[in-house]
Amino acid sequence: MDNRESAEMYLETIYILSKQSGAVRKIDISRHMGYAKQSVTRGGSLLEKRGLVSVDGEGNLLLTDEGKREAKKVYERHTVLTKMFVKLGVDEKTAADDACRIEHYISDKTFKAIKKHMKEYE
Amino acid sequence: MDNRESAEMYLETIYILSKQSGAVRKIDISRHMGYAKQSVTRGGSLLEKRGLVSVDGEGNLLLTDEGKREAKKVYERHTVLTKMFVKLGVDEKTAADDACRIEHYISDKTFKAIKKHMKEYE
DNA sequence: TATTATAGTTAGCCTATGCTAACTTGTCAA
DNA sequence: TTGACAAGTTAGCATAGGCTAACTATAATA
Repeated sequence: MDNRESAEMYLETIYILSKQSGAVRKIDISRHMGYAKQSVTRGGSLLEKRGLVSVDGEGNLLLTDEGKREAKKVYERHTVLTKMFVKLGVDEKTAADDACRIEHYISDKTFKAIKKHMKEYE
Repeated sequence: MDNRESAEMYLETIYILSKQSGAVRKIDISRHMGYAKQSVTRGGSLLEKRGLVSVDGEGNLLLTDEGKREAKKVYERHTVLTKMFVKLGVDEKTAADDACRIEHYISDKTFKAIKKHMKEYE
């Protein structure tokens, strides 16, 4: 959880699942990410320790304000990058896969520039 | 050396240094990458094991054909991505830094699309 | 009630890849 | 010849973050 990628993928997944269903159990995350549930136990508690996630009475994971801010940020990168790649002629699936890897490594500055550029095309 | 990033950074560094000076010693790589020389000893031998690098009589690292192909591929991504970000209004340094992180994670398909797009602007 | 399935936890393994410590070699200057 | 520095190596530590094994607890079913 030091490296951005793993934590951000957890946050993004929790964000997406919670939009679909409200409460997010660890087992749902585990299925969605293709990880063993034990990995999610650890992942979740590391996010909790960092104040990005909290656990409710039923054991569901909830994004804290900070966690949600992070998650939204990653998710936005995901959607904007995907759109950009599609606009360049890449198929949806490949575009989304690439976006999903790259979204963690783009600086705010560069992302801002990409976003501005994409807005001009809408 | 499993993850693409580390191996690709070594290859790219060797490629760049060898364009400048021909023979590339491990200590040069270590300085260029900011790694301890011991790390380069291991990194180099892992690349050797994978057939991407060979060692000459003086201990210099040489890219094999396959290693050079890989290195050029990464280097091209680096330059094209940097150009793209600069074109979008990002400063040189940030653009290069971002390119350097992202270059390892872009699929061939997506990179091809980016490259084509950039060519149309030249 | 007894059984089974599901969700979750704890403990500990494994790999990649950085690091430091401590050593060997070879070269060059005093 | 000796001493010192530079390049490399070997050995082993640390961390992140997957994994499996084995356990508990609860709920649903026979």
